Amino acid sequence: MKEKEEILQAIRRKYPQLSEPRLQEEIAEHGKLLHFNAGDTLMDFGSYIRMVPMIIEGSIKVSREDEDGNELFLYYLNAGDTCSMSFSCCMMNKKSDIRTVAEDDTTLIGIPIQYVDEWMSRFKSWQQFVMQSYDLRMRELVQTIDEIAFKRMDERLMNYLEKKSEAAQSKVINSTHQQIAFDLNASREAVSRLLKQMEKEGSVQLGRNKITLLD
DNA sequence: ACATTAAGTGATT
DNA sequence: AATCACTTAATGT
Repeated sequence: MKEKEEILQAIRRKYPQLSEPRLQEEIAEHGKLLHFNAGDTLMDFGSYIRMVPMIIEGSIKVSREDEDGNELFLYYLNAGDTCSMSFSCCMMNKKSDIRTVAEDDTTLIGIPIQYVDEWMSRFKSWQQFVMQSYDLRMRELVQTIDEIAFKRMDERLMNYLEKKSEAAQSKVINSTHQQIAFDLNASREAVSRLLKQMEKEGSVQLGRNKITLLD
């Protein structure tokens, strides 16, 4: 089958840690290759998760929403990442607390939850993989949290831009000040002013709908 | 040329 | 740092 071959190749390329041949086969066997276009919502608040995604290409924006409907950007998932949130959600069969939207055109392997659990006990490298992504995401989250709590907006902005650029694999970010403000839960004016300042300092170059990271 | 949307600015709280 | 009230600039029709 073509899809199986594709998955097998993708696993070997992007997830070399999962080295056990039997595991690779099973992933190819039970995983579904899914494609999303930029802007597609993969998962919204309140929806049940039936699959754990393993990103092959593209990137996904993960965000949270508060009671008043303000959105807050949490982190990006890039190729080689999984959604740690989905592990716990799946296992507990809970509703999603987060929203995930494809940032670029994205392809991923969807693993049905039953196997995620089963493989944990059967494959060492899978278990390690799950634990590792938990650890990684935890660190990132903690970092994001104390950014919000302790750091000033300009640092948050810079960080956001760097991550976004990393996710897009480009120094050029196509985004309006409004959208950025929305992600950071700030006002558009604040973002505009900070960007202006950063431009004066020479760290970015601004254009309409476009920000270029210079450093 | 005109309308629309993005970005910049100063004042106010 | 948020909000308001504009202004200015870029783009689409």
